[in-house]
Amino acid sequence: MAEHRYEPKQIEPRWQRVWADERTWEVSNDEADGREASYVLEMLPYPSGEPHIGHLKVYSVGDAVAHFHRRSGRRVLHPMGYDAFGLPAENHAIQTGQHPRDSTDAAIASFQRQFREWGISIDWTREFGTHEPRYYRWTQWIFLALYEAGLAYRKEAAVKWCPVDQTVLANEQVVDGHCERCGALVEARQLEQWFFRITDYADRLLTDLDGIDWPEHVKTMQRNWIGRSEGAEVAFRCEDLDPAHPIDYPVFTTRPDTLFGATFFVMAPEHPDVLRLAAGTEHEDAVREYVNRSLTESAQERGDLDKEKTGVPLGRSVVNPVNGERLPMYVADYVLMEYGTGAIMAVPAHDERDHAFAVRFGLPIRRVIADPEGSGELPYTGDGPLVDSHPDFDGLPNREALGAIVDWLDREGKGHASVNYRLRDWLLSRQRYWGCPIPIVHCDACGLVPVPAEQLPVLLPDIEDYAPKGRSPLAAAEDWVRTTCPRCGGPARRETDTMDTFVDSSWYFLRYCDASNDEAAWSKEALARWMPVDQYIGGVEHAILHLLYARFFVKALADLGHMPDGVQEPFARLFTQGMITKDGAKMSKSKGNVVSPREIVERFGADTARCYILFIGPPDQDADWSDSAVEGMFRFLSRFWRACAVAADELADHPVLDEPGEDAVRILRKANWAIERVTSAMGGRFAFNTAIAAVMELFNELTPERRGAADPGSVRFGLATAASLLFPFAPHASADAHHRLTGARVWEEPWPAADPAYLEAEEFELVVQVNGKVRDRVSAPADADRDALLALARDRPNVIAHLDGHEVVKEVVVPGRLVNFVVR
RNA sequence: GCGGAUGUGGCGGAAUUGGUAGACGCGCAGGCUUCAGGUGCCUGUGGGGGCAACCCCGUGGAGGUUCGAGUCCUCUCAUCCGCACCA
Repeated sequence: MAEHRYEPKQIEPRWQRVWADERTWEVSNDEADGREASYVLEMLPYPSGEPHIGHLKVYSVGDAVAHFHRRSGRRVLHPMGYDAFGLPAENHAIQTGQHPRDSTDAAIASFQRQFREWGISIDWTREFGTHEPRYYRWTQWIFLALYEAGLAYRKEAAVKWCPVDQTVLANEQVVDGHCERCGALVEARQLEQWFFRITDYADRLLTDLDGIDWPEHVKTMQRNWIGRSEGAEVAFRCEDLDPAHPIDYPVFTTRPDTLFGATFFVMAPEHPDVLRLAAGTEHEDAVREYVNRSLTESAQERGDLDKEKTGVPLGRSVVNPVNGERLPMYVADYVLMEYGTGAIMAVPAHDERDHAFAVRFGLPIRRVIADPEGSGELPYTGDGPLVDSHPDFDGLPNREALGAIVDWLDREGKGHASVNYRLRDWLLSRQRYWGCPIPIVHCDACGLVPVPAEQLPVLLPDIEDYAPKGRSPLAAAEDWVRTTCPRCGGPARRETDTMDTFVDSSWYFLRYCDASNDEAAWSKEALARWMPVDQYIGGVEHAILHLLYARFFVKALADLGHMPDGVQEPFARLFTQGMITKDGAKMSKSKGNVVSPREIVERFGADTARCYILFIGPPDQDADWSDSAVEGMFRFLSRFWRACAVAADELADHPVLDEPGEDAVRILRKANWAIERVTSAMGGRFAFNTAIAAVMELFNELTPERRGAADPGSVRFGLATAASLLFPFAPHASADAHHRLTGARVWEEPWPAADPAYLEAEEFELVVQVNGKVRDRVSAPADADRDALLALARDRPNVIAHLDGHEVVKEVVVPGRLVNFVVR
């Protein structure tokens, strides 16, 4: 007998070569073979250095799903690309002078090599990097489509500025007042920037969440981020400046029921009218000083909740539209310009912040909602009947009064029901080099002029100095900046900002559907074939940014007629995988606890690495890496492969007997049980850990010791079934083992179906309880009825002992499971 | 503060509609084989008691519902994550 050793270094490249030579995983858009289409997609990697353990996890999960879909009879699109623009490559260039393109392309080469070594089943014909002109040409085209639809615009606004990265940031990229990338304290700056009008889609982005199959916590995060509030907009009139021309200041409130309790009025320091209002009053200097201080304060300092309330009177007043009372005006930094209208009515009796401010500044506090519990404490933010408001409303429960008051305001023309969102427009321009150029020309005569579509792409020019200087490094490429206006032909300058890389990744899944189209970003027919993505897989860290932006793009493109009918969402199902930690901590170079996939694959092979990472626990949860457990997985695959190789020699060509013996039936039962287990684990919840455990259990029944007198055909069937079920997780070893045992290619085999005849057992282990405690177990026929089971149970010696001297008051029988005697 | 999640052996984790808690694996212990071994194989392994048959305890904690609770209900503790002066 030949000696068999499990050598992944020989097995894995052999099968990888077959798949590459035969282009096994490629799918065309033209096939009309009746198979259902399935689009399985993992989030595209940012190519830096080489793949880390998180990449191994996400692609191991995605590949298992892709294989399962294929063998379940679907035609599967499973592509790969690279999110190749971005700051790390640019920062590397600043340090070393190496062109970001060179370091990025080197990283991509390393990713490609390793993805192939991992045996991931990718259609490589659709591959691209977002930094390639053939891709970003269409990123620019989308930008212009949105620009022409009014969904991309330029305006001056208070924006978030990272002093280290020397660029503006989107709100979504500021975490606790710090730059998400580099951790620097973010500053506020007044700058003219490019925005996408994502706020136009706030409502649809919110309501359409109900129709997609995403983890609830991700939906919740998006709902919180969009932050819808229902309330009313109410105008407060100021007649102090010029009684002939009063100014109406609208405020947004979620509590119009408390309007009668308003005792003062507050504006944000950024409010454009603050200085004008204070001018000429005794408070003018104090206001100017306060505003200046607020504007230079960091977002973190200003947002500190423990900070005492500050503010300055404006020396002016507004009129409360519901009762004509004059309310003093203040400027205070607890009011935010970005939310609502930048001004609020303050109701200290029923709002904690207003209460704190009123106490600090000695302002009146007027209760207008009674507390049904009778507590006199203020502020009171609960519900109750209105008091001291207006005869028409007093006594009404406040929720009812709210509607009545809004109706009244509406009739009087003083306000109306209103909805406010926390979501703000997406700031997309960046003062950085390594990104997609914004295809706009500035012409002194014509203003902003889009670059005509036939002139796309606007190529990113090469430059000498990548260091940011507060303006885009592109500005230094003077020959490139100088151009002619496409409209009037006069001298003009190119836009020198580049796009946020999240723009690139907001549509890449569309391009995969039609990656080699030179005429258009895609054809609608190609999208209709694949979109939406059936299963999207990635890290939860993208729960807001990427996943919200991509949804916005698809909706906006659908409105512009670029999507096939019915496609309103990019990702029908989402799975978020947990992180792999080491010693309980996030892996990082500085901690020195990084596990390199390359080293693991080198030592144990890709199958071991992939199986281990799926076996470690439920893939949506964080899991801690264990070196010894990896070795355990290698031992299992070795044992398994060796057993198959030996069996292939010894048991060749034996069929399963028509009337298998007792030991064979046990194996056939276990095999069908495993089919059932693995299939259901692949379905809803991606319980790959239990799927692999089921294959292990099946294999444990097949060891020479356990087989007993089973015939060779049944043993071979058991092993081949195990190989077939293991294929989505360990494709190389499984393909090899399956081929040795059967001569067939496992990926061409349909997913096995369990034979119901072998799922039903003839006997089961009856559990016998007395007062809910297990006292014995006895084998019982599967079809035994209630009386038979009770008789069997009563006969057990330990049961007799526990029933002795007691009265049985109840007998509970669960057929197929247990008997419980309740005794006194 | 608001929202979301998670608590099960030494460790990672299993456990259909409430019905045998601890599958599978790691680790550990003992044995066998080989022996230079870090390989391979077998057995055992929640805690406590007992020669044994068995008995008691046990899913973060406290109550409750039930013949029966890891699972359902109430309260509570801990950890993690998201948002946070959003009017």
